[in-house]
Amino acid sequence: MSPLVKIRSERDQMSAVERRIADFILENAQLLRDYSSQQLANALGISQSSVVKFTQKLGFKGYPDLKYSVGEAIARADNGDATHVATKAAEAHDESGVGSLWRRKSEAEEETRLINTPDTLQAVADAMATAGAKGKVFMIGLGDDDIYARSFALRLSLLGIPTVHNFDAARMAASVSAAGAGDVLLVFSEHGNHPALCKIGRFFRERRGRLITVTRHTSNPLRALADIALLVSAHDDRPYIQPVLYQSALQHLLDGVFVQLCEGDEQRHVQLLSNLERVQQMLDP
Amino acid sequence: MSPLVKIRSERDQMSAVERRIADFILENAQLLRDYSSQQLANALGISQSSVVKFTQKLGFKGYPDLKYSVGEAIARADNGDATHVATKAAEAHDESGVGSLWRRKSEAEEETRLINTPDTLQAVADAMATAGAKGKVFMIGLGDDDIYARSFALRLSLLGIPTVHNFDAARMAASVSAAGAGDVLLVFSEHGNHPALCKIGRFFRERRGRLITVTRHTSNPLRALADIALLVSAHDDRPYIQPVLYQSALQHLLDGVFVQLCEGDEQRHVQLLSNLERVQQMLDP
DNA sequence: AATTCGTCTGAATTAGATATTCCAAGACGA
DNA sequence: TCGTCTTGGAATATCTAATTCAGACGAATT
Repeated sequence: MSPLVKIRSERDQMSAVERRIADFILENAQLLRDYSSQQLANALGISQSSVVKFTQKLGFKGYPDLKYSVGEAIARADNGDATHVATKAAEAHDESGVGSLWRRKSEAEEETRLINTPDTLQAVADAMATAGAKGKVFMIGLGDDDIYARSFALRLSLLGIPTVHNFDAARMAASVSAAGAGDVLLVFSEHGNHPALCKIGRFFRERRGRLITVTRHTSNPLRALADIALLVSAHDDRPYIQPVLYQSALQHLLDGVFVQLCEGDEQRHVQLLSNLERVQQMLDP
Repeated sequence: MSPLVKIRSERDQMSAVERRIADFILENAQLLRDYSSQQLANALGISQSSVVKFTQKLGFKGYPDLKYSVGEAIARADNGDATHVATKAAEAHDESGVGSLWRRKSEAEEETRLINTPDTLQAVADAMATAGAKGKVFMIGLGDDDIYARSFALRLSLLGIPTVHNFDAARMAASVSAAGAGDVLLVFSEHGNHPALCKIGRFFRERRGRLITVTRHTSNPLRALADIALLVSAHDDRPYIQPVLYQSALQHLLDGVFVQLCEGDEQRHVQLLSNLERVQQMLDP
């Protein structure tokens, strides 16, 4: 039972001094944290030993025991709205727009998480894994997208999946020209309407490769071509925030695929770990 | 901030004895309630004074203060679990560790947000802005870090800040060789111990440039050189998660600086907006 | 009315916990 | 190699909590 409830319930059968202690605690529970038994006694003009006896009578081991119990009770009580620590902290900081950024990022990431079902992530991860075993993964993105394509490509490489990343359409075209069944092409394009990329995508599909697109959550020509389409959702009026959100959400999505890839299948998991170990060995000495 | 998060985030730059204390507390937080500083010391085979010093180093008034804070945190957490069954269930439903990833990411990002004060972000943003007016921003990162250096460099360029980004130390050395007062060098190095980067940093400072480092939250030679040090905190046992968290936290940090840069100063804000508009005009038609 | 008993309280004491000081050993740079 | 700095522990000082003991008060009994 909460210590405060206990105190209240016993209050009526207490002596005068005890009742004063009880009342003080009930009214100033949050102050208790900084009071020693002596200070509390002083504040009430009574002796320290009375305070200790009070706590023992109530069934606590001693004064600190009561103190900690009350502290916990308060913590539990005012927890009501502290749902997500991150959100809370972000809101508290909320000065100069930076605080709001964290919230907007969370929102964008969450939206993105919701519009891509776990099944989709799993399907993408499986496609990568298959390509890792029987073929190659090609990856391309232009502009800002190239960075995330590259980052993701590096991660796949670390897992032992043969990955080809190109910065521009011309090189990609060359790389893809000989692709075939068992290969995967991952195209990053925020708006999904870059003609060169669409063309490469179409060609790749004709060669029986699996096409995965990563675009904004709109209907766009690139997405229409895809075997599997990953979608990113992010909105903000401010022109300089917009890309930050898009990139966060995109990164978030890729993180999800990556972990799914690492952990989705037991056998794969083991194999990937040994891969990483070999990489470490090469780098360490 | 939750005392446990705080302990976690500082753990990496603790001495051996301190780390043992940290680990014990993290693993047995609920036991703390019944431990005196002396008992805790005995349990770990260390001296009582070390325990007290540990708590003070972390910013608590003393051992009881820490103990009390941990108690509150646990109480809050317990309650959280009980009340937010829905959230819990949702996370359980997208199984196989992907659910936990989002939480781990949030934690890493939060930690990182906490160890870099708003003042630091502001200082970095100001340094960039000044460099944009009177000099140049140089940026370098090796390995995985290069991606984030590049991404950030692109953003700065969009804002009209002259930015030089290099993928390798040799080119950077060449770029930096003529740097001077008014210039800023931003060095990304997860472990902060790359000799070539330290050397470039030292040289750059001799040329009176401002050196900003971005490293893991440990004490490392690179960070020691810096005018301003940005810190990233991220931990996970799983070798494939670790980099994901590091990169998320890093990205998060850079986002913060970027927004601070965009919104921190009214005049700058207006100017940056018009810049963006011009960029749009060039790309649109 | 005086005595006795029980209860309550505080002063004094003791026990216990926490904080500080000081010193030795090791790490790090010059 | 020699300071210098850092770290951890022993000893100590300070503070806190718990117990003991004695006096005060009141109710019940003779």
